[in-house]
Amino acid sequence: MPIRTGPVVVPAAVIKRLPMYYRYLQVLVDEGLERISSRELSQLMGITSSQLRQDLSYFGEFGQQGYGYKVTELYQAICEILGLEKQYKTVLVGVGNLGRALINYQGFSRRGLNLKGIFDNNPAIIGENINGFTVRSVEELRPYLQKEGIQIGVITTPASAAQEIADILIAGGVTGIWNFAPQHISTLEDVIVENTHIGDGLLSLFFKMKHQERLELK
Amino acid sequence: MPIRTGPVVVPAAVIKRLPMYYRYLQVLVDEGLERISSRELSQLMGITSSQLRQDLSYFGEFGQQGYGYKVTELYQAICEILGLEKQYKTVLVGVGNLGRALINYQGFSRRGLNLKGIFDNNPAIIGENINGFTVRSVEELRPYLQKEGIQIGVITTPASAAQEIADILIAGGVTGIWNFAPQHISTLEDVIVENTHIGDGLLSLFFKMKHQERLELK
DNA sequence: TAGATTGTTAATCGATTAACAATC
DNA sequence: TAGATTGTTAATCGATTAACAATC
Repeated sequence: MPIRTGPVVVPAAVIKRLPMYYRYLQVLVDEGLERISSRELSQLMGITSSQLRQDLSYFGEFGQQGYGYKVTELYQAICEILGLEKQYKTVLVGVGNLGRALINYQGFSRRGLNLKGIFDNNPAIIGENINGFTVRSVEELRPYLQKEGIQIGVITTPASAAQEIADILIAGGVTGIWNFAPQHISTLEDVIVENTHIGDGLLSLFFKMKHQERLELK
Repeated sequence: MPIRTGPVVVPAAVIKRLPMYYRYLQVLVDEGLERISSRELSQLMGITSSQLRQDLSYFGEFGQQGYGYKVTELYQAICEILGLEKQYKTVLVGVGNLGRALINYQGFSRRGLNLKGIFDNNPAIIGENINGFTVRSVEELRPYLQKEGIQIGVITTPASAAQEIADILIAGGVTGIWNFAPQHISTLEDVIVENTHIGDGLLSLFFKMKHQERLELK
């Protein structure tokens, strides 16, 4: 789905690449690099310089002719575009294997995800402590959301429970859902659902390995 | 990159959707559903029935006019297409936060990823036991690969180490690399690299939430 | 200034969708 | 048989790339 920012419509394909720009620029900032050209950056990333410049043009003018881009300036611009200045209060629902992995992974707090509570419907694990979070009953979810002003819900339940949980999250005022369940989530218009399936990349890898000898040489 | 299977060239966009078909069909098989039409399945998945039928047509004819698809048959066909009948011997390099999360996550073994060894260069954690795996020194990686006949390497190191590790993996005979580092990996022609960045979905969610009021209504 | 590199236009390329003949 | 639904064609739509005037 394309997005309108001011008078400009940003294509879906461009939005999907923004996090990639963020990742690469973060590394370059850490390395202390001062300037980079679209040609150099695009080569690092394995895309064309044309695409890089075209993508950035949807958001403004960030470079200087004959010079290129100042790395920290471009990085900050991308952070601003992505909305990384904010912190989002978040709950996670579904403390299975995947849920536990995500709770233990610190990478998201760096990006502004502020995990407040974790929930499950399995009595056997309610009360358990994981990485400093106590597992709460799903029964408590609905009131918790409003009391704490939760903005984002992470769904790591089985497919069968995902829509039901999404409905509770939405009723509780959440405006963003990060869904890991293999289930399409239906929502009202003003709730954003983002689907992530970490196993998908592995299956693509298997497919390409299987058909390796028949890879198009292009 | 499109892939040629037999006489047919499969578009990259189709390959990216194959794991999604796998996920949804797996759920339907578990639920014991016998038949489904392209219209029903596509609605579940949030795509058009046209796209579903078009996608499948690159691999053969799996349905019956007037009836639809037999769920288990279609599921098995997708498994076959993805190459899920095999097991792949795998190592993981980089036992940081993300690496630990992946080692603890059981979801991959179900799909045919057979983790054999885990490696890091930090002396402080070499010898540590994680989910039944002992952390080995990266020094041992190269000989280990050949001795064990490892086929896939998972890279969860910082960006700065990723290419160096990839070179060792390739020299050791690995033909598939699943890269989680924010670093483009250069390889020889017959090594497949698949990049996965779990944080990207979160950033897309932030972006869309920030620009929510300006969403294209379409 | 001369060389480098941007931002943008327009052409090309690829992906999606609508529509329908074929047929179970 | 009649109704339903596939597989496929062709048209539409969107994304990528090449090229270059503008300019630092």
